[in-house]
Amino acid sequence: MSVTLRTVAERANVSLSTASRALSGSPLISEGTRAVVDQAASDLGYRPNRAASALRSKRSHLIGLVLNNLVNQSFHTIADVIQRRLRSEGYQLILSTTDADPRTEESLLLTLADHGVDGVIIIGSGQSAATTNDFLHRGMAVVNVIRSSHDSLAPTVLAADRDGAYEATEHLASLGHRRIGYIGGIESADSGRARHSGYEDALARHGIPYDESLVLRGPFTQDFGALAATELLARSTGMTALFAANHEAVFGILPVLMQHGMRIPDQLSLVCFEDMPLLQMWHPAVTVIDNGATQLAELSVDLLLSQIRAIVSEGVTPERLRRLTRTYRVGSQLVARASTAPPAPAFAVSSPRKARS
Amino acid sequence: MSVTLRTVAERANVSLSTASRALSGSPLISEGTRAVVDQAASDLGYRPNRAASALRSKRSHLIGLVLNNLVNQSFHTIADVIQRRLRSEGYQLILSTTDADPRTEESLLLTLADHGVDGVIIIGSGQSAATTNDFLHRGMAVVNVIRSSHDSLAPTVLAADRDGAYEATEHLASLGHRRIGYIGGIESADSGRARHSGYEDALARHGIPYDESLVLRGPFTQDFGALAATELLARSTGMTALFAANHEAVFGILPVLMQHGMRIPDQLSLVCFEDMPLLQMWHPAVTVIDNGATQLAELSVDLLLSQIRAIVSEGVTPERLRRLTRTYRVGSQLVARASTAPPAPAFAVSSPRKARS
DNA sequence: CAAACCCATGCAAACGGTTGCACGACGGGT
DNA sequence: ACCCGTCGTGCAACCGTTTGCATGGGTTTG
Repeated sequence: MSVTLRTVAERANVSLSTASRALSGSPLISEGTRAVVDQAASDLGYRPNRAASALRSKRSHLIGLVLNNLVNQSFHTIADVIQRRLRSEGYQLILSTTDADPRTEESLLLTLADHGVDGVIIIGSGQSAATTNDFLHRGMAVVNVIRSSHDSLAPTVLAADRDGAYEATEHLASLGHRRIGYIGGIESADSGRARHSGYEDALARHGIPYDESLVLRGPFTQDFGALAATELLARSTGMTALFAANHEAVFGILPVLMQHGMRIPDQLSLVCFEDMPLLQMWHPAVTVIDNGATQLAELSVDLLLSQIRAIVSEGVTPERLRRLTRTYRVGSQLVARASTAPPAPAFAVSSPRKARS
Repeated sequence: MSVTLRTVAERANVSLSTASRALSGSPLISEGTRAVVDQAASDLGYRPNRAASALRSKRSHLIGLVLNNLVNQSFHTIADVIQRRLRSEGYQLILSTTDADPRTEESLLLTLADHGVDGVIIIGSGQSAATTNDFLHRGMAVVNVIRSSHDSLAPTVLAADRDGAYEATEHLASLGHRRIGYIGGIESADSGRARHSGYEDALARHGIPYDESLVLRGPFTQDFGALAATELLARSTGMTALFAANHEAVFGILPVLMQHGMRIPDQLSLVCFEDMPLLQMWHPAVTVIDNGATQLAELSVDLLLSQIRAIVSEGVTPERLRRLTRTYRVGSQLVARASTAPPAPAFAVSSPRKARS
């Protein structure tokens, strides 16, 4: 009924194996036969059956992408870039979300393995290292992105959390701000810790004392952002700038600032971690630390593909595994937009007077 | 090496076929053997090989999801809901984007077929009906969402574009607005036409003359939104309200309104089509027509699953195909928020005077 | 009591490629 | 002229399940 490799082989007057090799680009085939087979295949509109191919060759051309959720803006760019790059390399993406639940993640990974995925990219979760390590031993490629687990053998691609946070704070400080608020992620998250220390370091560098009443750290949720912003504004700490280092909380922070009628940047300068479409469109456009989502995605795909290639050529050797375990940092960059300015109100009034007196 | 069905069968002292039937829940198996086999499988940690299963049974438990892109907010909810529902039914999602390019879409669909997907959900594109019709004949399930093609045999799930637009306009009109701007989608898109006629009808119903200078229609892009908003504001047509019926253009419209310092809703009331996180967070929160993305997604999955079930039980009959072709509308709903109010400025000044004089 | 039947099970043939191995032809070296 | 190596091709086994058909024991029916 449907056209299989056998049909192609018959039409090209070659054996099944020759047809297979010709189409898969084996170097053992003469140019002549290859041409004949190719012609036959395209005449017949032959399409290979991936299931059959996967069954025999253990290569499915499927890659699993594991995400916490799809609703969070910050994953879109990454997912989009990954998907594009993989498709152009002949892979398709099986996408699934875990809601950050370890059990869901675990069972999802197993299901992906059932489907024989050639590799898995795990974004924003460092759980189930045991399972992914097992995958590595079974010849599947694995890459962790954004969040890592210390005992994962797979390579990890991280954003430059500390440096980015340093730069953000530095930017505010050199504009003249000294009361810089900080809303960040929980301490138990590596990224939360790293960003916080970037903030501290930059303050220290500028001789600004660290003031706990300006700092709030919590979960990566919109609700926490709203709470934290409300709290900080209520405290009246003389805050003239705010560094929103918790990407998810931003969605809670912005509305609260608007509701309180904060004039940005006149009353309050604002820097966010991680660039998102929303922040470009905001009015005023928000100054951000671009954490290089595109690069993160591209590096992840590169690492995955090179793993796959290594597995094909070398097989699963302990040596290969040892080489794997490594952490990559993607540089971040300040994108100055309209939401940051010198702490005008206090200065505009006081400096001229000072100058006169 | 790895544990296969054969291993399980041996441990349970049954044949391969019995083991297979026991695990797949065939009614031909006695309770006793089923229990033994189940036990053996779980003892061994048996995981079925999907590739093998797909090869033999033609059912991959894979569903293709075809999107224009991942960057557009409006697809996230739908994609998320679809992904969840399908996973809970034992399916995995192969996600891919087409950038609205027919050739990409075509080749993508073929690739999905190569992978033996059991069905495809196509969001926001009505191209390649020929290919999807072919899929239907080959026993694959297909559902179109949001955008349809007249000659597609597959069922289509649409939002209530006309009614939603009617309701939006009606809302503004009954607040007292008579100069209601409209930024919509191109005429060649069904949804563009439907929304526009909803707008017209509501105006007519309220005895408001249709004024072309208040109406701009164009592609579903952010850029068009920015252009259109700038243009409308420049025209000074006495517009007191704006209905943004082009979901993608919204991202261009909002920043322009902010840049022009429009006070919403004092100077201009605003209603958008399609609810998005951004619009809830905006300040003021934007009144929207919720087009029921969640319901759209759920209905799509239901239609897909019922197709799959029908194919399994009936096979591919012309009768089945005939039953398929049908369009479903998901109701939309006005969500009144802070961006709409009576046309205060003009009225506050003029009506009292009128009353007095 | 035999015939007809049903149920649970096993056998073996698919499904559609891939791949290790064997084979034959051909060219070059001695 | 003979041997050997290389290259292109074919044969057949194999990947792990599913499933049509045959089998055999037990039950129902005439």
